[in-house]
Amino acid sequence: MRGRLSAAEIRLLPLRCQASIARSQWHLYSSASIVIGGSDDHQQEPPWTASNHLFHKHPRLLSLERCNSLHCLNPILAYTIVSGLFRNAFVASRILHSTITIPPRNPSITFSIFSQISRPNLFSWNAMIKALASTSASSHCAISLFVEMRRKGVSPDKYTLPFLLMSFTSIKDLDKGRLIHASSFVFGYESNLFAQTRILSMYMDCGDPVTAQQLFDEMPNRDVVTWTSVISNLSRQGCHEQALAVFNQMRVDDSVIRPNTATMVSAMSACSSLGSLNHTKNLHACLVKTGFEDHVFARNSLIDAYAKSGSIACAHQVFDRMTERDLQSWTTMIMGLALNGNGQDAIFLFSKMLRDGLLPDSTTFIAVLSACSHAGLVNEGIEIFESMEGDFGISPELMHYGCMVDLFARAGHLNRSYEFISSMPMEPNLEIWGSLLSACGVHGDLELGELISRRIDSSTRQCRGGASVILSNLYANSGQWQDVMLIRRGRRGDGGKPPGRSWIDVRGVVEEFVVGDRLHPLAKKIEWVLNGLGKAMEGVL
DNA sequence: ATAGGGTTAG
Repeated sequence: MRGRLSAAEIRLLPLRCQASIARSQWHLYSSASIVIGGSDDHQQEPPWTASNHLFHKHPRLLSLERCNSLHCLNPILAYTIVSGLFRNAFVASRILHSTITIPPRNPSITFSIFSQISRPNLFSWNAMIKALASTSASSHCAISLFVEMRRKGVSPDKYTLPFLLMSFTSIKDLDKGRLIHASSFVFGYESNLFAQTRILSMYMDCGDPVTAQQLFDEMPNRDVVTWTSVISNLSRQGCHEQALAVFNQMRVDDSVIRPNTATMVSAMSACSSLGSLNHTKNLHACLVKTGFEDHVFARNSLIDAYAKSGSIACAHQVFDRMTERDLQSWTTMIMGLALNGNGQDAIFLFSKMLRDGLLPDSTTFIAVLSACSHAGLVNEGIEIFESMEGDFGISPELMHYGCMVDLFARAGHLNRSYEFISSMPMEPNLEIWGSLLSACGVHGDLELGELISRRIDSSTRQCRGGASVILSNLYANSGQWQDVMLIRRGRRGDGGKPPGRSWIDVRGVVEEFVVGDRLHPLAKKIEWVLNGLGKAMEGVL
């Protein structure tokens, strides 16, 4: 071996090589000293020459969770494989667990370790089930693994069923969920708080809020996690107001249980979807009172909530006062500026972020590109899009291509946008076609609009949801009412697109409207004002 | 000895 490799170079080697190099260059891995001694001072002896008993005697020292990337984990992993230590169920289980907690969370890594353990213990099974369940692509495998575990005669403990239930966030199968709920009685974990909380979430994930509510009401004890998971679940189901109501109920009913950062983040997430400035301000006050004001996660949600409530100045203030910011803080702020139409500021912030030495990720680029598209900054957008792969090594995904299509289309370069779709390396989705289609409507290009709708028809058989609404509006604009009727009739029967909703926060009361709604007590007055506004706008144009 | 709930994505 010539010279010394850097840690980054070692990382690229196969695991087996990494281990042998790591033996001679162990000092490169600061995490190694965490593993054995918990101190950062350099030891005379490479840590792995310490005999196995260290792993057994001081299992807590295997605090792999303190590594923050696979880079730290890899040499340790490599060493345990080469030395055969991973065959020890305890060591392997710790490593299994760390592959779930350390990004990039990849269940196939977890599984390859799991399959090499000679006698998996309960911890190994649990860790494996959790890894499968929490990744949507593999969540259905979690149930098979559970069945396998039972066949091997291993009894589940109070963690197994809740882990298994985590898979229902994506599989959403109420019948199977009920079955597992029933088996919690068989195994005697039905009154375990953790199990109950997870069962509750399962019912919400599977679209049975009534049973979930019933379970919640009947629970003798609830802890912060129970409350938090109800709040976040409600918000995920789109019931943001209800989520905030539960948050307030928690503060009244269970004043012993104080919200923590996770609770605050969930509540603020609900708040940002609601876009209510009043609620955001209340939560901000609450954040100050509870002393979580400096928490990065919480601040990021607060920035988002202010931005989505239209108060970009407050969002910026929260951002500016942060002493420590992570990538999400920048991304959220850029996104907020983009949403509020400050494209120029968003790009400026992006370049500031780069100057600060932060590396953008794929989501950051979605934020920046959508800023360009909303502000009509075509050239900047192209430049940034090209820099993704060239300067940052991030290959654009469907969403990024979608931003570019939108960028061209909004700016009126309809043909260029169409050509861009044709040159994409992947199949466009309905949303992408939809953004071009609606631009055709805005710029009055009926010909291209029909061409696109034919392509949508051929790929999805029938025009569904939002796309058909856009197309029918396009026909309506050019006075082709027969075509409008044709599309509307086609939409009947299959349920079509759920009706559009909008809401507004007036002095703390959220007023909600559905398309064509005449039920609001002030409907007449609202319509009168609306007509007046329409006339005023016509005058301006 | 040990595992739950949380942010950004037109």
